[in-house]
Amino acid sequence: MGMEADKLTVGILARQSGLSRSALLYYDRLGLLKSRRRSRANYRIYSAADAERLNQVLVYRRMGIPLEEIKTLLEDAGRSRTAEILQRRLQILGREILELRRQQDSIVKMLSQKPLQKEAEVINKDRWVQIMEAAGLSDDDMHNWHVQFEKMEPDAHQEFLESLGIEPAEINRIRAACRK
Amino acid sequence: MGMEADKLTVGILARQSGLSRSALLYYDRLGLLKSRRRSRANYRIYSAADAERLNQVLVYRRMGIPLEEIKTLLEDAGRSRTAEILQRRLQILGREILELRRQQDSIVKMLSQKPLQKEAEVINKDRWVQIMEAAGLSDDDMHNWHVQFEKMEPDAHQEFLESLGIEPAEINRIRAACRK
DNA sequence: TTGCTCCTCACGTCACGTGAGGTGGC
DNA sequence: TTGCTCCTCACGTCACGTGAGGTGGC
Repeated sequence: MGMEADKLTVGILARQSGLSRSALLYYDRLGLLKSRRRSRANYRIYSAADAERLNQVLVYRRMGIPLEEIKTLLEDAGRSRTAEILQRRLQILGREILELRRQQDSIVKMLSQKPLQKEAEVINKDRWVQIMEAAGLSDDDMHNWHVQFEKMEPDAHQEFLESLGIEPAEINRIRAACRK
Repeated sequence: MGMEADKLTVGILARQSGLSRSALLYYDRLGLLKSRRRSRANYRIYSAADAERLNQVLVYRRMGIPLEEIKTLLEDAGRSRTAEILQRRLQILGREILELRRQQDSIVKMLSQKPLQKEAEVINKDRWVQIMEAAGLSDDDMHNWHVQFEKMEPDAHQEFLESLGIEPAEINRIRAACRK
């Protein structure tokens, strides 16, 4: 009886894997990770093999692959469909990142164009850089964004830079750097 | 009676806006875009003002802002909370893009390491470039990826390049370019 | 007896898509 | 009468989170 104390129950496995209990219960219902044994009290008891399978699940989960496809992957002993599924996910990721970039761009454009506060809480250069950095845009991203802005709407770009209170001389430098 | 023929019904507005009927019905239920009038047959009749409001909705939707927040935004006549909401979305986008990049990376690493096909269907350089391009990775992205790979696991990078059937001399050139 | 973990439903999430079953309009 | 558009439920999606109500284990 004391022998069951070190068995893998949901809670233990959850802590070990970093997943939630409810996630593991869900995987059980899906058939992605079944616990074959139960204790006398009807507790789920996972085996070492189950824990190993869970590690595989986690690998694919970190790639953002849907649970149903992970099932396929784990059954695909011959690896005949593995590369295909990974490549498909890679394509979807490409499209999703593109879409999110477009969304970033729309927001940055709106933030840069309107004096959004009635109170005219002036956004200066430092504040602007701070916002962009908080959004995870690297220096490279910011440069690219200036280049795009300059190419698409040079006048708005000029106005935007003025609105940040940047000196005319520096504005000219920035815009020139965008065009070369 | 013929006068009602040119009124904006759901179907018409759907076609004009590029949304689906069911999306518009959903917005109605949410209170995001209500049609105030109904025809004798209980059809929804949208006004020009409604159509204008829908345009605003679409602007924010393209930023990926949740519908409930779009409601707030459209009620925020004083623009007091607008900048705040946009900046928050920008931060979330930054995190989401980072996460998707991590997912890309995991997949690329797995595709590059294992000979995934038992059949040894050799993946050569052209095929590899093709996969990466299909995934939306630009030349810059691919260069960055090589640099990271070289820095983190130089031996695996060497093996990977060999597995693509690239000449030793070119491999050396590629790896050198990554380190400088 | 007290806590802690476990169990099984069942409903909620977000932005719709998809029928089912039925009624006006031209 | 035939099609087309419209109407209102109501259920499904994806990966869980969150109770509710109840039972073992130490």
